[in-house]
Amino acid sequence: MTVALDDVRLGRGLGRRFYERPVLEVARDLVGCVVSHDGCAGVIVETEAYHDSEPACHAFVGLTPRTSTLFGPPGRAYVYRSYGVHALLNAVTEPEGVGAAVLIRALEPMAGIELMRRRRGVERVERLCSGPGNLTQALGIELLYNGCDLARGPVQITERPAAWREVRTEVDRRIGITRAVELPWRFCAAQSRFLSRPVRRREV
DNA sequence: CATGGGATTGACT
DNA sequence: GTCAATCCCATGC
Repeated sequence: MTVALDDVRLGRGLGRRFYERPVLEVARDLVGCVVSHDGCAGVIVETEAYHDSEPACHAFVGLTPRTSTLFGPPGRAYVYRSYGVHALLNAVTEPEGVGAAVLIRALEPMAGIELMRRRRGVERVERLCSGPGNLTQALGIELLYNGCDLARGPVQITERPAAWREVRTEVDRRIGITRAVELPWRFCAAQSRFLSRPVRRREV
């Protein structure tokens, strides 16, 4: 028997002030915060930053129907389908008019682990949310949440629990992209066993 | 309106 | 290590 979401005390939802900052700061500060949805929750252990000034970001092409969420108000979810298969969850950052977001890439499962196992068809806790497509499947996050307010839900991001307040982060290059590959815009909780891939070259 | 390319994953060699 | 699955959407004719 594992912890149910109802038995977990979630902290305050992160508000517009938190997200309306440079995307690199938000990406770093989101490590240790909690994502929860529909009976499940996990601590963010891996993020990546994307900004309209660099070509790996969807917003690089400018304002289109697809990118309108990215250019919209900070603190909303940007959810899109990847490779026709997976829904990927991002948190929109920076002031309105700037296209930037933080991709949530991995969680350390915290509550609703049995439900995650059923949704994923995987046993090992370390593999339930280790990857951007895996974690949305584990939490039941779908495309229709694109544009939703992450402080209100249905997908919620809340402040760091006490045990994560001093988490140390490591920086690395982003994964799975073909352009702007050199930017060290991936942030990982140091020593975490729940990452999508190990930290390769720690950049300072 | 046709085309092509993914911010991925898991199964397989 | 390779590779297919499969859908959204930007682009170009």
